[in-house]
Amino acid sequence: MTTTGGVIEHESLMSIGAAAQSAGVTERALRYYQELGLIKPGVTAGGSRRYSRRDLERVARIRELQALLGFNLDEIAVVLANEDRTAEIKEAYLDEETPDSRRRQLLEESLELASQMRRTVEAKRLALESFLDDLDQRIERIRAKMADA
Amino acid sequence: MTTTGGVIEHESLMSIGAAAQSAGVTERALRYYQELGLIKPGVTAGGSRRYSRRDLERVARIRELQALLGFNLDEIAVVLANEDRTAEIKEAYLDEETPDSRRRQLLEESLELASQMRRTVEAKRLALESFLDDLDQRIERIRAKMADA
DNA sequence: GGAAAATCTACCGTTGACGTGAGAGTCGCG
DNA sequence: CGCGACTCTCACGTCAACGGTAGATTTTCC
Repeated sequence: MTTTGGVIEHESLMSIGAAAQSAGVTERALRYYQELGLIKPGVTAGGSRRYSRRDLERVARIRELQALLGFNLDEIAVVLANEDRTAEIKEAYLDEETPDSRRRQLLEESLELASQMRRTVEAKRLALESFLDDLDQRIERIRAKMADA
Repeated sequence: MTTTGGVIEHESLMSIGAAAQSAGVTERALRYYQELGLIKPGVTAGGSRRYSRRDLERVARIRELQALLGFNLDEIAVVLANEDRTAEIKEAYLDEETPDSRRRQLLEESLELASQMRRTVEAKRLALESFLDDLDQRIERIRAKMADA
């Protein structure tokens, strides 16, 4: 268990208003992401949310996956969980007390996670690629005709 | 004005049930696509819809753009309108009576349409590409560590 | 410490892309 | 031409991803 989420840290924590402003999303969106378990901001004694820089990075990641890759929040949840688990693995791996056998196991899990993600993304890329090829061919034919005239 | 849409043709026209079955979508979806103007099936005297092979191809295209590229139906409407206009241009271009000056104009419009589409798709592809690169690097590092152990 | 500003928790509204009947009309086949 | 299967048009329901508002608390700042 890390300190992240639930308890206040000593960094520069922002209120939800400042966080929303800074991340370029609405407060409602931040609360919604939390509701879905995508982010876990800290909370004051009174119940107000406090966002760390890491929370904001996470939000940025969410928006990126959403806008650029067209993932929905469920898919994003999978991606983030995947990345979280990978970070966790990394830490356990670096731990002095982790035995070599366990390390090998962690690496394999990590590889499996990344590979699976890669397959998903690669499929999308292939679709885009062939779409682009069609466009390029069309453009090429038009250019040829223009040169011809 | 072609005969497509509104009037029945002499091909193999299918009922909405058969069309839905064949296209792998629901009847509701077919009616919805029509409502949005994405397809224009023929209609019998009694008011039943009749789908041509071209209609089905169009539906397939819609599903492809939706599922593989993550476009919404509004974006797809633009793509389809774009492709329709391109086909129109092609016909006008091939028409004997079209003067050369007009032909050049049509080619330029065509090129502009295709180029604009290309820019949109290319942007998406770049995002995917960099995501893939990240994954590949991660995978590579894991593999290196596994070999190291 | 007290008022103004910010946040909180519900809870209802909205848009996109259909799902799901209800009730009436249409099609095709013997 | 009859009748069972199919299709039609409303019209309300749903799920995702928030938007917006109300009324109650909290935080902030002087």
